[in-house]
Amino acid sequence: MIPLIRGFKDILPDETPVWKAIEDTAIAIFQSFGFREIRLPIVEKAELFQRSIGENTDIVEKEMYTFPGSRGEMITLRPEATASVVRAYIQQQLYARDPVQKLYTIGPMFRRERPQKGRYRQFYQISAEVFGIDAPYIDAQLIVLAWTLLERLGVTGLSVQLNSLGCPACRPAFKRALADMLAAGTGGLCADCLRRKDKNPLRVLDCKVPACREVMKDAPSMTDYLCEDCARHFSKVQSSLIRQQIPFVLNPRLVRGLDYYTRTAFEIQTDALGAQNAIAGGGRYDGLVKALDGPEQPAIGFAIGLDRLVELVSQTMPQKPFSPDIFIAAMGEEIQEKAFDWSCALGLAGIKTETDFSGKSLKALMKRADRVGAEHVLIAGSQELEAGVLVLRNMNTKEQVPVPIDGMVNHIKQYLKDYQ
RNA sequence: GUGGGUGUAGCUCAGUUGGCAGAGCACUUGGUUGUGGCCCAGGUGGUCGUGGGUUCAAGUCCCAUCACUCACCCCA
Repeated sequence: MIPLIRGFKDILPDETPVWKAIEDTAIAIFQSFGFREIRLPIVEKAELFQRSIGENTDIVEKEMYTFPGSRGEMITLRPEATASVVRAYIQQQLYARDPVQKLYTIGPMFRRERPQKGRYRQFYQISAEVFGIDAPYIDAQLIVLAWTLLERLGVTGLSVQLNSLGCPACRPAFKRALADMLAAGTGGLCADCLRRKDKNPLRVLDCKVPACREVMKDAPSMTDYLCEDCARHFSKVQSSLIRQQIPFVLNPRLVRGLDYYTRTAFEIQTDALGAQNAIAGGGRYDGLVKALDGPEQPAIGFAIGLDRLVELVSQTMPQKPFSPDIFIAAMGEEIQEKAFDWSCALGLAGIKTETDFSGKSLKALMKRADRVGAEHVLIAGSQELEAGVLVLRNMNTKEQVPVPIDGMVNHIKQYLKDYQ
């Protein structure tokens, strides 16, 4: 046997209905909020991610699947969707039609991390991006949208973490203050943080090691350093969320792992999934379109971790087993050909039909019909064939009615209609 | 990349101080000549993750290795 690759997984027929239900719910909500779908390639030039996500991020440094293409250019399996959506916005000149674009996309992402609960090397995201709107209301609306989706799916135990990361005007001052503080005293920091403090000092803020939290207890908070515009923006996001009754907590330690974020950053966390508790996350990235050689347009987006969401929803959503309306039990070799014709006719008529072509004993066929959860069994043996009338058995009531072979599909259609 | 846990039938798992590889479920046949679930009786199914080692004898002890899994890290 050739097994699948580490960190990858099969999504089996018993699980796909939950995926489908989540996707359908998400799509309905996106449409209500004016979003349209965009479908993008799974591979892009490595450079796209290096420039957007940032060279010094874990994703780009060690988690991307990158390989040379036929012309020697480096190609990467996308680790996230935003870069591709921004690329398409620029390359297809969507902004020329209308700078305001509200887009969503669903698909697999790839990161070469060590697999664990809620973390796979191929994982799925639903992501939404809005271009051309800098008003704080759209920030709040995205959070409302994500929250509504989770609520409609019946997910509980969630919290919205909210922070503002400032902008190029005010973030440098904060970074300086943080660097000064770290330079003054680094005693007690873990090895990781000692390494991080120079390269990416913001990351020290969200370290989980208790000693580091203690050291960082009195660290400066970005929200204290926001410039006037950023502060006003952030406050408007909060008041909007309050009006919409979205519960959130301000988390000055919420830092995004991708370099492009500005201003609003948020994450929706669950308490039911172990260590991988982020179910959705995103934020504003006003500088990215310009940085990727596009026009100066603000943007904001978020992504939902579908695998994690599926796990949450599976815990509560009742699983309806797949069961046929009609099970054709055809006894003996010579009737199989008839059974085939009938199964085609019923299937074409839109009746969920299962047929057993094994020619086994009626007992064995009935047993199988029961196992697959058939509502009705169409019994066909030499007697029925001779009489030109089949027997339709209701598996719940055990009632059996005759069904003439002539005009059988209509008879069954009518019967099923009356039955419901 | 680092650490912990687990690998025995399709599934869930027993397996004693080293001594014939098991149970339940599932599958299959029959009890019931052409009627499912429940019950009863039988049957199929194993490279005990893999490779070495110790031993008269290894699922069991030792070494290595692989896989899965949880956690660190990171993130959705």
